[in-house]
Amino acid sequence: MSMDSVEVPEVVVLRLPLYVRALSQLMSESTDVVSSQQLGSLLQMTPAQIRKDLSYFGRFGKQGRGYDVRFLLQELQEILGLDREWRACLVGVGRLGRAIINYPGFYRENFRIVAAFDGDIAQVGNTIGEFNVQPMSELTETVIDKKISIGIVAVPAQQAQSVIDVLIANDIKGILNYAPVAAKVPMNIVVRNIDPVLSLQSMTFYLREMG
Amino acid sequence: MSMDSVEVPEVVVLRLPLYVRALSQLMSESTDVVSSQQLGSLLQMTPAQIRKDLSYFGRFGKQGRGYDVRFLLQELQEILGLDREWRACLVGVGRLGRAIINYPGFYRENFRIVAAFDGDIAQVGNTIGEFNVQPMSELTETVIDKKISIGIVAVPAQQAQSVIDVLIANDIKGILNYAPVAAKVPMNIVVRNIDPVLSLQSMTFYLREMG
DNA sequence: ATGACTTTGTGGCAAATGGCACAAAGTCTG
DNA sequence: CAGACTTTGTGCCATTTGCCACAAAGTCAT
Repeated sequence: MSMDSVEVPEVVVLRLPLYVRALSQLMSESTDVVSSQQLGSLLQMTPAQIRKDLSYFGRFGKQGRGYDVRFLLQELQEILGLDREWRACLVGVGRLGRAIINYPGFYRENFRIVAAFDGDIAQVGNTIGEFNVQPMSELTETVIDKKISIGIVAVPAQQAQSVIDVLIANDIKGILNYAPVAAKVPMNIVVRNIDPVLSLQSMTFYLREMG
Repeated sequence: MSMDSVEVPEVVVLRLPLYVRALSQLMSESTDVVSSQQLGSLLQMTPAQIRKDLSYFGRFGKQGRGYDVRFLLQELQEILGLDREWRACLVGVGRLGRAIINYPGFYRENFRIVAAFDGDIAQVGNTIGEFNVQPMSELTETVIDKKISIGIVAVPAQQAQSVIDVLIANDIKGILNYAPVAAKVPMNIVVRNIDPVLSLQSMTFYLREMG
């Protein structure tokens, strides 16, 4: 009965949001049909790859015409679970944490940060944006009350793993990790790392020669 | 004469900074030898992959013993070009840009932001951190004077491509792109994208079912 | 010194990934 | 409505990536 007789490769899932973004842009430009060719040149990838990726989930296009932008966008949003609101909590309200709270990009895409925690008692009670900083001891209750499913980790490297362990113990299923550590998590937990320094450090390998 | 008779795969280069980070940590803990086994469990990857990756660049280990932490760290830093300082300019001093300037992680790893630009005249002249915000018209001169080789893009999506074009026209070779767009660049330019929203949007695919 | 361990570096296979190229299906022009 | 185009979905192959498994080389305890 399962629709996915073949497991969808993770790389494909990682690319789907790119398609969503491009399609959103096309929508806002009132384009109503797009070919894999056009999409490919927009996203700098081959048309074949786009078609292959989409074919894991269904047949969304029309030969000789392309894809209906509104329809494909809706389908992909549904596939990715973007047709609903997702609630996250932030742990760590240092410089980085504050920047994350104030970043409007999450809200715009239906990701809501609904609580902020910090292990440092000195931070607890401070007001940041619209919320009070809560102590870690209130995490369990808040995660349940506010139906939080994602944890955003913005603490120093040294504390990251223990924070992650606490989040997982409280049934958090997805972690957006800004700390420069390789998180150790059980297989059913989804981790995404954000680390600009790593990005730069691999970039310089190619810049070395070029001056 | 070229040492790299076989081209090093990009995936391998992307992993090297992980090794650098783990080794730095081991150094700070006064560990002087580490096996691929230990490194693997630290980084959540197989020992074989680590050994294979390193073997692209030389034979750094000793059978029956492992790798000398200090030596391997130095070698990898040299390979990645991390044994020197890299200078970058920031374009876009909105909320995100300010957060980037104030982020201490770059400085700590020898990446120096030495200039800040903004296309919005209203921003020009403002003081952020230690520098004045400069108009885009001063970019050419500043990039040369301050020997800048990396551009950090933190402008809204709509302006990103034109900013990137300007950077490239001024001989910038690496771009750290925080804007939510797929940059179009010539092959010899290295781009790294930072986009937490994309990360979350691929995460939710896996969270959908789990509540 | 011997023998039991440990660990590297790598040949080679297995799995994953990318994309060519083509039939099938639709569009468009005159 | 015919014929020239356009575009999808996918079978298939080439390439890339990951890792097993093993010989070679070193360590360590006694």
